[in-house]
Amino acid sequence: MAKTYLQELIRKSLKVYTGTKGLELPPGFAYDLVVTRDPSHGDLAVNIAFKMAGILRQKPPVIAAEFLQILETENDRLQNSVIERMVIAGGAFINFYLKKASLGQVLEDAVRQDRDYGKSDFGKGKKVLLEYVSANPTGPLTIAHGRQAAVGDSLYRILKATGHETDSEYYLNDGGRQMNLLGKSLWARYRQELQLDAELPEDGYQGAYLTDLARKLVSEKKDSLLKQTEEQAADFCRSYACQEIMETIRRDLHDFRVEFDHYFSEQTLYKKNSVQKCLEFLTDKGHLYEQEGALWFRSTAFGDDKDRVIRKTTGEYTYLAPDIAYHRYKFDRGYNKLVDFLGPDHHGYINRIKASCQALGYDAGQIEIRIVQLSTLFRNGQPVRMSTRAGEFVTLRELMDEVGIDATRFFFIMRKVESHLDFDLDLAKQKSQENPVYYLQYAHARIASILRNAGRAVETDVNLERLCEEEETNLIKFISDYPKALVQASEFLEPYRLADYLRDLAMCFHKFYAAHRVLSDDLELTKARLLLADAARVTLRNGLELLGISQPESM
RNA sequence: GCGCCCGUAGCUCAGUUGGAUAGAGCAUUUGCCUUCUAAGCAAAGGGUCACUGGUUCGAUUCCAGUCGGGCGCACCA
Repeated sequence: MAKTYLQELIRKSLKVYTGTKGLELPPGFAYDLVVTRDPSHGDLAVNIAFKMAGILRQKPPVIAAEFLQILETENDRLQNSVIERMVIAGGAFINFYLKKASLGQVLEDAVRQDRDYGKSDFGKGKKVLLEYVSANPTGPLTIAHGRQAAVGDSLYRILKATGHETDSEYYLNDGGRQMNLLGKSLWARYRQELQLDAELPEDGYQGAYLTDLARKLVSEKKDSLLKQTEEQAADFCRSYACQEIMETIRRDLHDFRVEFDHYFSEQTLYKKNSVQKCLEFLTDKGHLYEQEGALWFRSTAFGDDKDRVIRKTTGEYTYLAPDIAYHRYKFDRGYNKLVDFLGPDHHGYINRIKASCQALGYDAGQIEIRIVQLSTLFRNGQPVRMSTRAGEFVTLRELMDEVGIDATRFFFIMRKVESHLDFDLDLAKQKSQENPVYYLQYAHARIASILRNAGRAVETDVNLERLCEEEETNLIKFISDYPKALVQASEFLEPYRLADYLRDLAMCFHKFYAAHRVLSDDLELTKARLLLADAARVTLRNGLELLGISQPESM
């Protein structure tokens, strides 16, 4: 690869340069070698002269000129066949113009590696547990969960592609008061269904899905539940509702192309006595104390605003207790990095969780908590009002049905998770130029069409020097930048970076397509362009796959 | 009051973690289908990067402060 050669060349030249200057570079010294976007800046550029200016106390252009000389000498010594020329521009950037053949080498790599193109061992040795959605099974998934599902699942795929050992997990919060309330709500709906007088508990779940569930329950059990005590019946309703709703959730996720490696039930923690053991561990370490009849966690020792109650005076645990035990259990299973996606209502929770992980003896950097902001649906330019409490909300299922899976996933992914998302239903539904997801898929379909029309297989042994048009060079550069884009999405845990990259890649292809024909009478050129088109197809397909978006052969 | 996020084109947002002339999409205006998919391409207009200082070869990016917006601050889950 051309970039590898350049890295080596610069490294060697730097050694020579510092040697002649008698200069010791500081340990953190770094410079950037980047693929340029502007063709007038060459193919690659390095800012090393700027970076050394402060250390050498010399003007950047002076350093650049001196360094360029050494580069030239070293380049000759290495008998390079990669670099066409090197020039200083923009003050003290050193721009590299590559020979067409070496620039295009990446096309052959991409097509040969096919589904493996872009993969890396960036995350080697990291064992990551990714937790997302984790919705309480008290109702169908909403669009808020949908965004987490889309982002989490894409990140899961990206982490794997970049060499992380990754598992995904759904935390089933089935132990608490909300579940009891759900059981009582269903119990009430059940009796109502039997024409009995019953009222929903205060703050009970009002959604229509519970009425449907009650109807199903009646058809299965008739009026047999009435023979049980109030408590038994509500208890049965609780587990029945939980099971049924989880079934719906799994189906929704599956249809949304989201599969979890594990569903982890909170109740497991109690069965294994994990909460108790965890509290004992923390007590031994001196992180807990009793005050006014409650048990407190000294989270302020790890930067939290105030200490947190972990067991109430009533003897009940707060939500924090099982959660700490859960995170401990995650680490116990051998993961050295935990990533949690949480809803915005858990904002104040981050410090507590981080503090507790530190108290357990882990590094704060081993846990990443990302808040996934809410989305607002817009219809006809107006926000769609929603209220979970009143049972008025748009479910993920409804959204999928209305706008389709591809567009839904893309819209959820295309923004940073921490920024509020405006989801324009009308735009997402339009099968037109305004819809960004079609822009990507259309590029893929166009290439597929060309390959069908070519009447010949793509060959990797072609004359790459024929690819010298500006649109061609640009496309090649973008294709070669794909592995880097993946690593960045992975490193920052932000799938939107991949979505942005793919949009740019598609743009490069569309521009190339509009300017030049792939198939022509010139056989040599046709072969070269077929390879280019196929490499673009491979890259687009691999990227879309990681976003969980389909890659149509025709549209 | 404290903490977190945000402030970039009329609107929605990028800006490669300090680099070259700040970019896309939508919207507006105008061109391009007898040739591989026009769900596409080309061109035009549109900016005090909220404001003020600081750090340096260089700041939309980092730091401090000010203004403005969103969210979170329970012995709730």
